[in-house]
Amino acid sequence: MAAITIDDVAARAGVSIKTVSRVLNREPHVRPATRDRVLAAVDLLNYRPNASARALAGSRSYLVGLFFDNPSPGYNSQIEQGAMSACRDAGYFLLVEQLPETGAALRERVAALLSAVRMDGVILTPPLCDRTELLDALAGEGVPCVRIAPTIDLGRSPFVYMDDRRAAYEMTVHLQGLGHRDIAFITGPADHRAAANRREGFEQAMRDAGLPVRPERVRQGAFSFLSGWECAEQLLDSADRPTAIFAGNDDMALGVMAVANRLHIDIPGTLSLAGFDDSPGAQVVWPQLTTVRQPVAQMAQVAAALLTGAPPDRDAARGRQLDFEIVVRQSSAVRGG
Amino acid sequence: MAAITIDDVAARAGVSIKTVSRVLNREPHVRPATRDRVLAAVDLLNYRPNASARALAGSRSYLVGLFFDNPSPGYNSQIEQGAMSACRDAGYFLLVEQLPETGAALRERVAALLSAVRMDGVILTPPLCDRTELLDALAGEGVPCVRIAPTIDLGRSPFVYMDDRRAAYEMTVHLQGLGHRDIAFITGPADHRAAANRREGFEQAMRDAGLPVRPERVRQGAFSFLSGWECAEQLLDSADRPTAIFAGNDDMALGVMAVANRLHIDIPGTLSLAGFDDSPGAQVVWPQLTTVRQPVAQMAQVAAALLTGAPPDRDAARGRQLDFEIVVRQSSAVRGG
DNA sequence: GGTCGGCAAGACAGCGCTGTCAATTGCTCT
DNA sequence: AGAGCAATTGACAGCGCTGTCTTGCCGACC
Repeated sequence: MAAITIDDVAARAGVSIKTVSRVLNREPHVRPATRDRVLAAVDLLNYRPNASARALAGSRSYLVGLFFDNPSPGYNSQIEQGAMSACRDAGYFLLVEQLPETGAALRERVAALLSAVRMDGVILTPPLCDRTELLDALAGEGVPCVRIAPTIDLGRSPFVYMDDRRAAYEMTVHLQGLGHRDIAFITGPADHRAAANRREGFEQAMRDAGLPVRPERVRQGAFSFLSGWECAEQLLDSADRPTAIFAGNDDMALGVMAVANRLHIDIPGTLSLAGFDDSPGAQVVWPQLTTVRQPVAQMAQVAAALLTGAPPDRDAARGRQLDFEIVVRQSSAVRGG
Repeated sequence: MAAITIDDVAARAGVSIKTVSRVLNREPHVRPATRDRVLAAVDLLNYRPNASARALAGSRSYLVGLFFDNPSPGYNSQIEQGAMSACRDAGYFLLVEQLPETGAALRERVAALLSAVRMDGVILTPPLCDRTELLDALAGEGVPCVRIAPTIDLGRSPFVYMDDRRAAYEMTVHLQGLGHRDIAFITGPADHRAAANRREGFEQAMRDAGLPVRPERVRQGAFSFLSGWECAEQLLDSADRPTAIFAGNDDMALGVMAVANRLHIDIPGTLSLAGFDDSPGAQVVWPQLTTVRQPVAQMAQVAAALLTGAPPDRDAARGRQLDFEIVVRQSSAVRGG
């Protein structure tokens, strides 16, 4: 209860508080023997420096902000997990904030926020990472940020991303490998860069395999269950059906699955299905969904590490690319199998 | 950039910094005219007090901790949303921490955490809210907490909860109202208090309606998709089937749905199905799941409000009960309809 | 042997705010 | 009009730590 302060440690170790401070902050000019003595005292007293005092006196706050404005619980949750784990390792703390505002209101809120609590850096998740006014506000306050999967102004800040294009390419190859030649694709919102990348990956893979991409086989969805449902009705409600459908995200894939069930189209017997994201829903349906797992948590982890200055290789390129994973479950199988 | 301090405001308003402080903290003994002048200066300069300095000098830190150790993204996400909204309204900030530890390690981590950043209160979500060692550690540090849906030691702290028993009762009544008399129930883990409450509510409703609760109609699940699947196979794989199944949570209900699909049992034509939680998955299947919506976000909001001292009625009982909602979707319908 | 250079460690002054206590003001009451 | 009292306001000392500057010390070098 009676909080231990740096003075207690200094007294115990027989040094000045400044020396304790130096040890704690890994500053140079401390003899190894002295350092050991201090560390022993710290351990003995179980001392933890007070974050508020540090923030007030010094230039660091040991706080990392995580800003989001994304209704997807699964995504946010993974991001948080990753960011938190990196913060913990670096002795930092995670402050989360939802920023539903846009435009001037956003700028204001961010300014207010940052003047109240100084942050050593913030992590921006989609779609915030592409909000120019936010980037401006952050830059104006001099707060560094790392963006996750940004799509514009890539030069403005370090960022972490996954190669949607290549992932979609490989998923398409997976379906082709199962014998599918007539594969339909349901794409996401037109203004969504990642959606476009996925579609490009799909089309490239088809071309590379010498397969045609029939226009009626590419449907425009909206990344929602319902839009997947609607596209599926168009794709499946005739005798001329594709043997496989690759949906641009899992929600839409689940919409396809619902329609297939209603029409008694067997998955994966008659129709193979693949999604993208490995959302929580992908495993609570039957058959479980073949999908692309994004390294979401890992991206956040890297982002946080970049901010806390404990990155594995700090001098890597500004854009850090992480690997996806093709998760093959029961919804895709050999054609006609 | 050149941060504005309380001195700037004081100078602008022509008062001492202490008076500004008083206004900001809503302390008494400030003449309305003075208060207005100060507030005008605050507005003009767009001043926000520095949280670190406040925390260091005063007894409050304006930080609320949200501790969790729950793999359910949907739940956490809602909790966070609710807690954040209440914090924002009260001028507080939300610090999230995952505490995977148990026993002594938990105690230690919490102590370390709290000695580094003082928190004005913490919100404990299930299952952490029932970890005695955590409650002890918090009490030892003198940090108040509010628990969400705790099941033990109800007197130890204020808490917020929902009446699982009554919710299950009403869902059962809903199914009965559709004409179902042979209803099966899939319960959750035996040591899970909420699961037991739900089961009790179901059984009570059956008794009150004069309907038998046949032992083979109550199956032991584990709150997972797979366990729902297994229970459903036992319940549905014979001619003597219930006309409705009420699963103790949505994941299990989805397992039931998967089996029904496989067996070509029409939902809701032949079998009505109800879940509990209104998890994200409940809406990305077809038919969409009839379920019980827990006021998760609202519970967190109330919890945070309790902590930040801005509760609607602070002197209400220690346990604040919030209302659930029966969400009727397509998976339940009139028997034989 | 004296002086310089550099490492190690300490003294000291705040960071921006709140708590305490003292000083001032503005009223009421007689 | 003056005393008496509460309502206002301000002066000042830290909260626990880090940044800057200073001091002490040892070996190297000429």
